[in-house]
Amino acid sequence: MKGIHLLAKHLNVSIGTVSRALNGKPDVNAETRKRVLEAAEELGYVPNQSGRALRKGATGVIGFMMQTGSEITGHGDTFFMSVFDGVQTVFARHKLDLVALLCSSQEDPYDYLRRIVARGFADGLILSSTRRIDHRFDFLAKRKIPFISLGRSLTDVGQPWIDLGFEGMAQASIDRLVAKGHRRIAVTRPHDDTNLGYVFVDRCRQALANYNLALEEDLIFRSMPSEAGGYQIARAILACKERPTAVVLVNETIAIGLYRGLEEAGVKPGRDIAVIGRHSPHARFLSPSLTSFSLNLRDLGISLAETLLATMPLYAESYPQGASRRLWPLDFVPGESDAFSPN
Amino acid sequence: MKGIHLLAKHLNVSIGTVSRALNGKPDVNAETRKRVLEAAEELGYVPNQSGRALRKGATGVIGFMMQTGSEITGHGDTFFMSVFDGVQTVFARHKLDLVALLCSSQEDPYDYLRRIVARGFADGLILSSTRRIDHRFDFLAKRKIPFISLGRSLTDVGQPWIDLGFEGMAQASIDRLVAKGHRRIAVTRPHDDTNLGYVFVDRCRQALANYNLALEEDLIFRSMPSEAGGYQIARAILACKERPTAVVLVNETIAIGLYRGLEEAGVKPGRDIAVIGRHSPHARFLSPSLTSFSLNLRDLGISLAETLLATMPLYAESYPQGASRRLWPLDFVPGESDAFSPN
DNA sequence: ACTACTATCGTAAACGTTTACGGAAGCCAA
DNA sequence: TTGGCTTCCGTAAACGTTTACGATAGTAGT
Repeated sequence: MKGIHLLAKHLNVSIGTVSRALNGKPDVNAETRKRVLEAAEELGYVPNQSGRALRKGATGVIGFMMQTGSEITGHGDTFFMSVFDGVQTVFARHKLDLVALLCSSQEDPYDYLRRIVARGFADGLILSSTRRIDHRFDFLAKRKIPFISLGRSLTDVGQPWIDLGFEGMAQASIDRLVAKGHRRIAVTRPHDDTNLGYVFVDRCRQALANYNLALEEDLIFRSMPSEAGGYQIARAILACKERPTAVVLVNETIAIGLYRGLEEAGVKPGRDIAVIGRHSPHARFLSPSLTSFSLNLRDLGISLAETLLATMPLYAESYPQGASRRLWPLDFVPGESDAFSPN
Repeated sequence: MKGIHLLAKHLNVSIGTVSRALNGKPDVNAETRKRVLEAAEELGYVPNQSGRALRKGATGVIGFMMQTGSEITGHGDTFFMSVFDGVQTVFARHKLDLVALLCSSQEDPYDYLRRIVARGFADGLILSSTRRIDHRFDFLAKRKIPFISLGRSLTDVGQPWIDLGFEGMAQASIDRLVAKGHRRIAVTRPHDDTNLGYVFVDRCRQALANYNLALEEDLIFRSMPSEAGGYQIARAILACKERPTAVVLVNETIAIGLYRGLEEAGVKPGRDIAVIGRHSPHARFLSPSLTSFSLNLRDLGISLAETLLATMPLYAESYPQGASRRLWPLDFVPGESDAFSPN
């Protein structure tokens, strides 16, 4: 005799009553419920997840899908840790558990997702590292699995998303640099087809066009989102016939490598070239400190969770239907790295 | 009609046969098995995880427990991602799925673990961020849940572990610095009671004692494992009456803040003070590059997974019983930051 | 005293698998 | 023909819950 049966026998009531008491159903005597709760605590009883999931058809688990391997996402070291923390605080209120679903770098993300979904592992999903064209969206929509993505995609199936506001960052960076007299501005982007690269570069181009400036193709630099990638970009910038006077970095981690590459050639950020980038824990500790755009990752996680829950019938009532698709604001953090002006 | 029943009807066989065919049981005709496998593929059938887990008493999931919040572990996203990647490759061979169990910074890790275990979520666990005294060990041992820890603890219940070889790092760092003539060497450690801090400092002390040198208490610096922590250490070092000529960092991330703090005061690493630390993706891109100790995280993950599986009856046969407790080697990566010699 | 209603609880079915068990059919030897 | 052995497959129980349904007793209204 195990689980709920044990508890029921211990209390001399039926398993049905125990279950109802534990699940907060109305038709159970207050006194009985108290006894059940106390006994459960005392005996350390926790409902078996498999049995419960099998019966309810829901697991109480939300999966955050991400890819393993070191240099994939292009987010800095503590990015996901912080987002998770926010997501957790919301889910905890609903007795939902967050787990990270780790797609190996050896496996296709789409195949991985299919497996996870078919297994009935999670009730809802959070997707990250969204591609420009992302078939995971179609798949989930067809299966009617609730999900939200951190990042947009061209593949639009009407799902909610929260995207980092790269448009605003691109616009503000260009505006600021042009105001300082910069005309030749280098722009970086990830090497792969993550959607943010397209968004960012497009908006930079557009912002420059406002000043009747063109974004030249050979000033768009692709790289791995890593320190090594930043270093390569530095070398490429230094090799330009006509060197740009400013660089805008879309990625968090490449700043360190970029600094190193430039300094090796005696080109000092903030003195010989202006640099603006994404914020990260180390941005302000670089020397000179990186002028950057930061975001509140914990709040982002909270919003991600709430927006997802709003789409799930069971939990929707708790959350007012707000904007289910929005750009997450990036706050401007002045630094020393953009002090250089070509004038 | 759903799941295996649907498939069985489609094939005109019983659900028992389908199940046996799918699970590779011997007593099923080769031809029948082929038909079942093909139909499963065609209809996209995947066994429901809850039903299977309920019946088998095993979930096919291994959990990697970690704590969310940005400045807790001292390891960053990329650290764990790399480890995960190794773990995954092993588990994939056994059709096991790895998920990261995310303990919120709001919740006590021990409570969280209890919940996870009671729910029957995972068949085995990998623990990280081990404390000097860690009650999770007792708990899992009592429940006979297979687990392995990334990091030791004083709490020893005979479980396997793999620990980063901080002893070796401490020894080599001290040896190297003393050989260069350093006598006043500062040592850093995490602010909290993670076990590695004790191990590291103790070995540093011991290594110094070999040279009849004492590790002075006010040269041991505690900090958060973050850039800001590194900055604080720099300030503290600069405030010393008699400034140390070298610093040894046990943490990955603090180097950036330390560099900044020192440079702000005109103290240049490698020229005015020697620095040795742990390797990280940005270590070699600091300027001057950080002399450090690196480890192969993917192989570490592989070893972690194999050692865990060796303790699990179902999988043990595949893995020779090797050393179930060992120090993972740290490779020396020379850099420029320790060029300074006080002589 | 009869009905109607409520509050509380027990019973049993259902969720989707796996697997022990037994049965049917085929084959071979005596 | 009989018995035993093998190969294959169907049946049904079991895993631990949740929940629809019905049963009981008490309470109040007429």
